[in-house]
Amino acid sequence: MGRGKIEIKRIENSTNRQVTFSKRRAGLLKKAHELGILCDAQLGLIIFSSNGKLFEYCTHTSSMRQIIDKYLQVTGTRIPEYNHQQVYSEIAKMKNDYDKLQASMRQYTGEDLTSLSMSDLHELEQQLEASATKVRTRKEELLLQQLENLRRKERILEEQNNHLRHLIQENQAAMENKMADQTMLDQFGGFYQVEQPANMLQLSPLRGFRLQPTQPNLQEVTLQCPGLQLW
Amino acid sequence: MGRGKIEIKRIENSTNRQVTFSKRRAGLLKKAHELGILCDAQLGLIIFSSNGKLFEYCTHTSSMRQIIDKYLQVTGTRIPEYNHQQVYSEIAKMKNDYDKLQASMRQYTGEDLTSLSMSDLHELEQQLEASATKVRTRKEELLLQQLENLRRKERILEEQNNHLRHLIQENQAAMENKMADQTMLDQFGGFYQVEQPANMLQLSPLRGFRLQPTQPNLQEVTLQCPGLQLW
DNA sequence: AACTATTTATAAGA
DNA sequence: TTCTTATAAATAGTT
Repeated sequence: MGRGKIEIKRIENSTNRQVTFSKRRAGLLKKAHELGILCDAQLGLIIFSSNGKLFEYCTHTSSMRQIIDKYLQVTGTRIPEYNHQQVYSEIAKMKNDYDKLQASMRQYTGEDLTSLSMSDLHELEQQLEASATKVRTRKEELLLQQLENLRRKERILEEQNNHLRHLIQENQAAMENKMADQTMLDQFGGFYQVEQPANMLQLSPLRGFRLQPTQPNLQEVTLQCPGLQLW
Repeated sequence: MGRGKIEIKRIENSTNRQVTFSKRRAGLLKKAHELGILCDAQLGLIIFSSNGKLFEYCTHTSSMRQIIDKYLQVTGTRIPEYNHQQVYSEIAKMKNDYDKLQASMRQYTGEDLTSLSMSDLHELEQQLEASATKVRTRKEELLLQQLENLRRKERILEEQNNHLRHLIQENQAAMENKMADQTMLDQFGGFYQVEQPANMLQLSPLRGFRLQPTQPNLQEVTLQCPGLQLW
C-alpha cells in the first residue's frame, strides 16, 4: 500500500525506518483500538522502538497491568499471584502460632491467668513445679561438674607444684655441689622470676610463678570451663 | 475498507462480530509482525476475545515474558520483586522471633536447659517459683469466689425455704379455720405439687416444688456461675 | 508534515 | 469457515 510495494525486511535507511515506524505504529494502534471496540475484545499492545522507547495501547475497559496479569494467569506463567496467596496464608499461620505461643508463655510467667479454669491452673502449677525441679537438677549437675573441674585443676596444680619443687631442689643440690657463684643464681632467678627464698617453698603457696603450660591438661581444663565462678 | 464503510462501535450481530474478529485479528497480527521486522522494533500483542480466548504475538527476538518484564520494569509497575524482598525478610524476622520465644518456652518447661549458665538457671528457678505462687494465688481467688457464690445461693435457697414454709402454714391455718373439705385440699396439692405431708417439711429438704424465680438474685447468681463445680 | 499513487485490508455477499 | 470482490484504509515514496 503505497507508491510501491516493499519487501518485509528491516529498513536499512535509518531516517526512512524512523518515518515508517511512526506511520505504521499509528496504524497499528488505530487498528488495535478498532478491533477492541468492534469485536468487544480486550487487548494490550506493547511496542519498544529500536532505540528503546516504549509505546503502548490497551483497551479502555482495563489497564495494561490487568491484561498482563490475566495473560500470566492464563498461560500459567503466573507464579507471583499464586505464591502471594500461599505466602500470605503462611504469614497468617505463623502469626497465629506466635500469638498462641505468646499466650502460653504469659501463662507460664503468671502474667495472664484469667482465662484459665481451676483444672487448667492446677495443671499449670504442677508443670511449673516440674520445671523448677528440672532447673534445680540442672543446677546441681552444673555444680558437680564445676567441682569436678576444680578438683582436676587442683590435682594438676599440685603436680606442677611438685615439679617445681623438684627443679628448685635439683638446682640447690647443683649449687651446693658446684659451690655455685652469684651469677648462676641470678640467671636462675631471672628465668623463673622467683620472688621468695627457696627455703620458704615447703610451706607457703606458689605465687608469682609464670610458666608456659607444658602440661596439656591445664589448657584443656581452661577451655572446658571459661568462667570458673559459681555465679 | 470493504464493500461499505462501517462505524467504529461494537458489532451487535454476534456472527458478524466473530467473523470480523477473525479477519481483523489476522490483519493486526500481520501488521504487528511487519512493524517489528521493518523497523527493528520489539513488540508484544495480547488479545482476549469477548469469550475469553487468548491470542498473542510477539517479536521473534524475545518472548512475551521478556517483553512484559521489560514493560513492568520501564513503567515502574515492577513492585512484585521489591515486595518479595520485603515480605521474605519479614517472614525471616517472624520466624526468628518465633524461634526465640520457643527457646524461651523450652526453658520454662525445663525441656532444654543446656544453654543456660548457673546464674540464668538461678533466675529461671526464681521466675518459675514466682509463677507458681501467682498460679496458687489465682486458684485461691477462684476458690474463694466459688465459695462466696455458694454462700449466696445457700442464703437464697434458705429464704425461699422460709417463704414456702410460710405459704404452707398459712394454708394450713386457713384450712383449719374454715374446716376445709377434701376438694379444697386437692386444689392446693395440685397447684404446688406437694408430694410430702406438711408436717415433714420441718426436717426434710424441699423437693418437687416448681416455682417461678420471684427473687431476682437467684437468676443473677445462676448467670454468674454457670457450672458450679470446683474443678 | 502533506500529498497521492498504489498497495493492502476488509465488509458484504456467496 | 472460506472465497470473492468492491471499496475503504493504510502507507511508500515524493514534495
